[in-house]
Amino acid sequence: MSVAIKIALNEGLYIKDPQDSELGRNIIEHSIDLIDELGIEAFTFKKLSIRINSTEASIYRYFLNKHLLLLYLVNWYWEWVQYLIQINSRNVTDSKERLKIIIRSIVSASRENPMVGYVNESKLQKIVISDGMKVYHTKDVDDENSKGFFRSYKNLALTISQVISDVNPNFKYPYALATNLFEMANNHLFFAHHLPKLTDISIQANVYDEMIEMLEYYVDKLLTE
Amino acid sequence: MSVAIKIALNEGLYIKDPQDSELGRNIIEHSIDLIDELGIEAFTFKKLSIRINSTEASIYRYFLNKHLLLLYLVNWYWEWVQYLIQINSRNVTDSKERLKIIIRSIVSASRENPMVGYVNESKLQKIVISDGMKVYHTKDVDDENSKGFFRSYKNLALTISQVISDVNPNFKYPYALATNLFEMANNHLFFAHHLPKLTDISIQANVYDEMIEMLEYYVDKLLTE
DNA sequence: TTTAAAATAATAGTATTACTATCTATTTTA
DNA sequence: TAAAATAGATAGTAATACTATTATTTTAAA
Repeated sequence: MSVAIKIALNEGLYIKDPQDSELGRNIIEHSIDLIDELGIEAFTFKKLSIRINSTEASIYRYFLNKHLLLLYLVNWYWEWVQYLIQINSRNVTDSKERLKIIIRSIVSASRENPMVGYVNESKLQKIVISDGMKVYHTKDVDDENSKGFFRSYKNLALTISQVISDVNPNFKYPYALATNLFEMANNHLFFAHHLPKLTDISIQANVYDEMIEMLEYYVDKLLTE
Repeated sequence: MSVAIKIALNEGLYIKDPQDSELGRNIIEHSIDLIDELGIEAFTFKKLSIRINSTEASIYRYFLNKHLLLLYLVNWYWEWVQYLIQINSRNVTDSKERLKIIIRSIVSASRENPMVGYVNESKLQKIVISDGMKVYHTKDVDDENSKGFFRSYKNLALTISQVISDVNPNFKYPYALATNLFEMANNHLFFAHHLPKLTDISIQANVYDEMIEMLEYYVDKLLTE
């Protein structure tokens, strides 16, 4: 008997829980591969069905459309980062130290041990970096927000903002800094690879270490009075 | 005889310069309206052609596809912000003051006097906030970057980074801060309206003033030694 | 072990999208 | 006043984003 770890995600994200069946887990595993290869624009359920030797109709029984599938994957990532923060800062009481752990978790989530076999966290991070923000930059944000589809991100922002406020209770923008740390990490990893003139991070050295250094510098400067 | 102001944009962005004809200017004007109404996903050349009483084929003579049209519009915005910074900081020598003007230009570009009649800068800013980052988050970034399609953004980042370095020559991340200011302004205006839990900016008060205050606080904290 | 229910596969079909091609009418310019 | 450029009208294609139906296989319960 294998111990099945299940990530709790908003039930509105899927039609049938993909974690509960072979086909469902196959959809997750190979959609990550395929979106990573093609980008979300060129990715289709048809192509995925061919890849996994199934049919379009079968995939539609799990997800309403590719936008919801992407949203499911991004939510998974948000939960994964939240989880990493929790286990990595388990025994840490100093809030400054906790913030450093948060930064490390945000930047190199992909280098941590995987949680479940069928999710390649490294590719998932690449997807989040490239296409993550597309899940809320739509005309349906308000509707989807009211259904709780962004709750994992909000929870993550809340967690981070609380540590920020612990470090400096007078800091006026804990939520903005929380999301900014997350978005900056993703954005500048992308810029470093594709639009280097838009960042100071270089891929010559270790991108992750540079990113961590920059974000640590940022929070230190912003939170020290 | 009317004085036609012409914005210089990379020639690879269009097939035929839309600024040079009535139909071209119509495409610009009404694509801004329609993308603002529908979002870039639901926007099609077919719908635009109906709106302007023309045909799909005619629009295709100006732009290769809707992605290139969006890229054209976003480039216009980047040029427009650059232009605003230039004219608003004309006679300003103090670099701290210049940086404040930059922040104001980034945040409330839409409230400035329009440059040309057929471009609604206010709607254009809304498009950039909602869909702007989609122009480079594609599988074609590297190819399009090599064609110079993001040069206006890089120029803008350069301009801002130079002022940042003037304020504090020891600051290690002038480019990252430059793009971050721009992205933060857009992101948090979006969050304030749609995902308020992800920001500290509220639409209760004057969003623009709050944004300016936050960004000024950020640069002051980061650049003061 | 049988049988019913549930899940999946196979197949087909539709409306829309994202184009390309061609031909004609009109306007501009040389 | 003819050539060239521009725009409009129309048609057509392959792919996308689905929905629907029926057949087959798997699983779980009686």
